[in-house]
Amino acid sequence: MITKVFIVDDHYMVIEGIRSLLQNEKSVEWAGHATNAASCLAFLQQHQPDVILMDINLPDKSGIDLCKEVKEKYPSVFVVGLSTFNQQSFIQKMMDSGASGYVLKNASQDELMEAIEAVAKGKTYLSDEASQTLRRNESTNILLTRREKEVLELIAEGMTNNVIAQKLFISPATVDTHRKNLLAKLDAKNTASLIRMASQLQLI
Amino acid sequence: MITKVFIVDDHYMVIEGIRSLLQNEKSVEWAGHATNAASCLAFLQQHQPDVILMDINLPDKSGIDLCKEVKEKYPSVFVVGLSTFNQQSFIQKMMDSGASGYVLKNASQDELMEAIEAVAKGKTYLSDEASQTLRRNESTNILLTRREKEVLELIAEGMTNNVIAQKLFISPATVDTHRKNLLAKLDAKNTASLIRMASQLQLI
DNA sequence: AAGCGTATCCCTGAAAAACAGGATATTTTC
DNA sequence: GAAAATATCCTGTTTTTCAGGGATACGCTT
Repeated sequence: MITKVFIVDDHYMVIEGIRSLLQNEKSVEWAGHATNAASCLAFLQQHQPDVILMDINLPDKSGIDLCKEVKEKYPSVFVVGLSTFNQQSFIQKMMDSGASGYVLKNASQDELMEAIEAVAKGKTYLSDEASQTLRRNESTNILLTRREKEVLELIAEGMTNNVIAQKLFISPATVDTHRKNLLAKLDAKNTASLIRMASQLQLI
Repeated sequence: MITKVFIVDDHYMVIEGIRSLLQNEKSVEWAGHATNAASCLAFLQQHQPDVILMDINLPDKSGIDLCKEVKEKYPSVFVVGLSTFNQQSFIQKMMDSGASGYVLKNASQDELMEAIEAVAKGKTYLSDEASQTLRRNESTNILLTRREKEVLELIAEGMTNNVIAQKLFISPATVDTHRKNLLAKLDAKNTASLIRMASQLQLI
């Protein structure tokens, strides 16, 4: 069985790289490529590949949104997320949007083929790094409660406890407690280091 | 004249892509590739290419540091920065570290060749996007003075004005003034939004 | 249903930072 | 050498943060 593979990525070098990696594979047929979401959707109206390798960052639309749209319109097409970053939030969102797999751009030929073959059969495939980050974040993500996240966002936007309190219909003292807990959970000494940590952990 | 090109990038797909883009070019010879800074330096001890295409993000060392080191030891080797991001601070730092050019990974074959040919002759080459960002940031980069950046860093690390004052051997009042100016320059209301803005602007 | 843990809520008082509104050296830049 | 930018230092008032308490509500397990 030959798997038709289509690729969406705004980097020519990556498209060329993947084409070159796949050209010797007999089980794979190169269906084409697109450098943005619009031309990907246009292509899909005419042809339907088996697997789409999809970058997270596209010029006109995020890969996450594109993935959702593709899976809605063409549920039989399997999507593999593709990105440079090993960032949990992206991986999570991509999988939530219906992707069947996720590989990083430093993947080897073998890994790429493994991913394509797996998802073509309807399985899911996560690269080792990706599944690690996903697991790592399952544990670190329990960190903040819903309320704490809300408060954190508003603090980051420069609001004072009083303003936040008004916004959330709670007492300023309560906001302060959440703040205190945030400081403890993120191991921060004060607001400055709190926001910095939150920023580094991609919480805001 | 044939230009020997070496590439350092931790993404196989990109290496393959560039190899594929360059393989038909008669004026270019493929000198080899490395996926990290260490093996790049090891290679340079044996052979010296004319041009190195260098990713900004490497696993063991930043491309910026590697670029500095390469230019110190082998001043005749020209470096072209390579990255996905169109981010001013990186471009700026790369050029400051002795790079002769900068192209984005969505560059076309023509653009890549143009860059290689230009830097091989000792000229500098910046992709349109890169030079735009550089110009854009020349205006926004005047923002912070050296001292202000120092103070900003220390604030982000969670230090209080008094501690910062001790560290920099200045009065707490002076730290406060810098802080005030930072708030004004970054258009922030308070410490929280200051750190968040700084984080978004990649200043910390 | 009782018990446990966690989330959410509230208070007070001391410490720290923000803010307003100054002034004076010391570099850069033209 | 003059102007502009940078870095330095005050004072005092207002606002926010932070440490150390405690209380209720909710969900989950036994």
